[in-house]
Amino acid sequence: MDDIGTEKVTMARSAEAVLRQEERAGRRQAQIIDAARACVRVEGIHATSMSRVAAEAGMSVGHIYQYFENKEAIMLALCERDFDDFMLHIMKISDSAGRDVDAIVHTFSNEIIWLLESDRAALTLEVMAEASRNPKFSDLVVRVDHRLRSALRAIIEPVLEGLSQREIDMRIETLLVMTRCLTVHAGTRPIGDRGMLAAGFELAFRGVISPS
Amino acid sequence: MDDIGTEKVTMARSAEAVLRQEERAGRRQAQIIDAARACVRVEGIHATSMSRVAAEAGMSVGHIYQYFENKEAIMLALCERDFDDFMLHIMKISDSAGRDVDAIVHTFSNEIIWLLESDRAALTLEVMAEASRNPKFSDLVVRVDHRLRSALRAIIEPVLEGLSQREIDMRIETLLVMTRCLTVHAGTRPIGDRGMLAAGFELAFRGVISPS
Amino acid sequence: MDDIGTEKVTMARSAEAVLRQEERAGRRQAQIIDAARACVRVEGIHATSMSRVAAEAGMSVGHIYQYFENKEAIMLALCERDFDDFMLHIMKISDSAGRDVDAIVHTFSNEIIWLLESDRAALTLEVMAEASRNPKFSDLVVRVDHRLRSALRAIIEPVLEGLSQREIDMRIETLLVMTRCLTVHAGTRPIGDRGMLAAGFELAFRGVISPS
Amino acid sequence: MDDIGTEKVTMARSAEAVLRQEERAGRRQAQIIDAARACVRVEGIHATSMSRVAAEAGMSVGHIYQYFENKEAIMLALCERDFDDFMLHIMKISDSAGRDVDAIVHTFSNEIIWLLESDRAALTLEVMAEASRNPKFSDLVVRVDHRLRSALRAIIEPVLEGLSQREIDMRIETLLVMTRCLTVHAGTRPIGDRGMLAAGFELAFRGVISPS
DNA sequence: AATGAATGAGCATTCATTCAT
DNA sequence: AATGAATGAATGCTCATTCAT
Repeated sequence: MDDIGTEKVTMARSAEAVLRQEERAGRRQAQIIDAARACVRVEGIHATSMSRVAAEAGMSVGHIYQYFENKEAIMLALCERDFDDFMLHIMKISDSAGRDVDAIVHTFSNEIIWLLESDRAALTLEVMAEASRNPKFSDLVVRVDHRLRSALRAIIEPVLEGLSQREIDMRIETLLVMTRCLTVHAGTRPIGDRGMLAAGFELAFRGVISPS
Repeated sequence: MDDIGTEKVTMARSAEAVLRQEERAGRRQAQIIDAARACVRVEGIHATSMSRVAAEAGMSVGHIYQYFENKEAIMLALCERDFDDFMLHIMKISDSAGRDVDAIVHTFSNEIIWLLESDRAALTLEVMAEASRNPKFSDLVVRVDHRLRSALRAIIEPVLEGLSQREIDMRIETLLVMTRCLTVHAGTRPIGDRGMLAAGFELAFRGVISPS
Repeated sequence: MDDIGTEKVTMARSAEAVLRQEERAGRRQAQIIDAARACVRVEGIHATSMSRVAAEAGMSVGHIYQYFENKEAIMLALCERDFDDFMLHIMKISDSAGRDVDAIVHTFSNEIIWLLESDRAALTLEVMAEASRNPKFSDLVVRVDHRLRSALRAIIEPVLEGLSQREIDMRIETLLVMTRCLTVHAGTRPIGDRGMLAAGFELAFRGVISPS
Repeated sequence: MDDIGTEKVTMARSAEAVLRQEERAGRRQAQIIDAARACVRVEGIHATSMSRVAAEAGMSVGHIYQYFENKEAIMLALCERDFDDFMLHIMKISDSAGRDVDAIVHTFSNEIIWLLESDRAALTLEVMAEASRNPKFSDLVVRVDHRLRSALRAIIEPVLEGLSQREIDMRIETLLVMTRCLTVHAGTRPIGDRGMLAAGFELAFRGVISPS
């Protein structure tokens, strides 16, 4: 009994400790990812050095290796977080899009445009380039594509009821490419006139989504 | 007279020699650019090392530096050549597009799709990523954007006669982004079904180009 | 109280740590400079390669770059240290020279001669050659010239009381050149007979220092 | 007979040809040495590249190698020519120095000073540094030392008649060092006031040459 | 005689990663 | 938990020298 009691206490304490430790580790990881993002934004993935990340994060190089196995692991985690962020936005659009074509097209084209803070865009571009070579990154992209497809399907299926599965897939694929493309475009140059682009893409989206 | 004659012969010979030498230099440069492209395709701009380019080109490292000042200079030349290629294709589309909306949309969406051999696409992606940081590359992109805009204007202006300049610009900008982005998209992953994408983009293009 | 106490201890410990670390860094730098000197002695500044310095110092190449920004920085530090050494000797002479012409001349010519271990001399020569092209090195030389002039002035001014400032300056300049020159001479060849040179320079120095 | 005659003619012609060719070779060599000197003056021996020398000489790299085995050979030839030049000046001084101490001292100190165009001086410095490492260069220096000693002996022996051989040697050695070193000094920095240095060295020379 | 294309070893420097403390 | 000293392979680039033309 005594033993068991003691053990319980110990276990409880250590469970708490584990929790606290995990939380701290989580904070450290976030700190590292933030630093890495800042670096990548300015210099790109390849030119970002571990020592620069360490300096930016206010930690030592060695310490970083206690939370990430690799530079690559940091970059993958960075992508993952950014993609989650991205999907969050998309889901919000999906929720508020409405059910008639006009509303969907309008919401979609406007929201998508405002997604393009050039910060995220520059990163996405970098990641896509990496993904075209590195299977770990391309897996990530495939995964996010999958999620994005589901979201797009949820948005447009209601207004395309009569169409065949294949026709719907075609439209989803097109929207997927267009969405991704906007992000990449924003990464390359400062977009002069967001409104103009929004208007233009509204035309394109309407062309794709219209049931006719 | 004799002297002049001799001189003529000498000059002719040296002019010929200069020509031959320039041709050889041109061939060497092409050889280097080809090797560089092969490397960049596989490993990206940053991971491509001069020694690897040299090996691929079957030349020595030092020799390469007789034709290009820099690794950067090689990469810029590589881009330039690819962009020229790209514009050649676009001009061909422009020539054969026709003058009614349906013909234009059809030609455009089909030709654009077949433009996306993943070779070029992977490179474009790489270049865009570089352009987001390196002004020399971004200049190149700006220049090609400019040319592309002109070509697009030539294609769509005939069918959009009643619209304001601003509305035409908006459409051009949208087509520009879509064109560029298709290329980038192709770079990221093997495109499963080109026909599907072509059909989807036909819808989108029609939305953008339709005069209504 | 407890906290303050703990903090005190912590601070003390870290202060100690900083000190120890600085001391270690200092030792590493000295080690690198020593290795560099050995190399420069044998092969000259230009022919000395970082990998050779690293090998001589028993460290890795990369490690050296944690203590010096540059090969140039190492060489400058090497000079600085040698110049300091040189000035130390000069100051000792200045202290013990005495106040009558004979004593000064004797001390000076004898001490100067023994200054010429061909080690330092070879280095000085190398540095002078570098200084004739590289402003960073020439700054160093200018600085040491300045200090040397002051020391020489302190030595000879007492016995040249009646002379104009310009005449004193002239003598200082002459002694400066002769001092530097001896060093350079020693660098070029093994000096056969130090005593002979000492005697010869005693005559020259007497000519320069005599008040008449 | 015929044969002999023919041979004579042939020989005569070929002797002439050989002469012409040698003369041309000599001009080429001078051209190369001039180019090399211009380069060394600006960048030093090590930083001078064969291609820069070739460009300066207006010839091709390969062509240079028909006249000199080596970069080193060029540099040695360059030294040799400069030393000959230097000795020419010294001999002139020796001729015009006169036979009493005052005249000798005056001529010597003044002429020596004007020897110091910083052009030659910078080169000498470079050579001395090289000589401290490379036996081929140090041989050159030893040889010129020897010649300089003879010249100095010729100048000062007349006024030092009563002294022992050893005392004369001592004075010669001292003058030798002083002469060489002035050159080196001039190489390091622009000499502000030549007159001042001349006056100072007159004192020193008088100290060394005075028979007492 | 003259060219300059071609070589490849060598250089200074950087950087992801490890490990003793 | 945290540090940063230490490694050494890899990089872009240069240059003396050779050789086919």
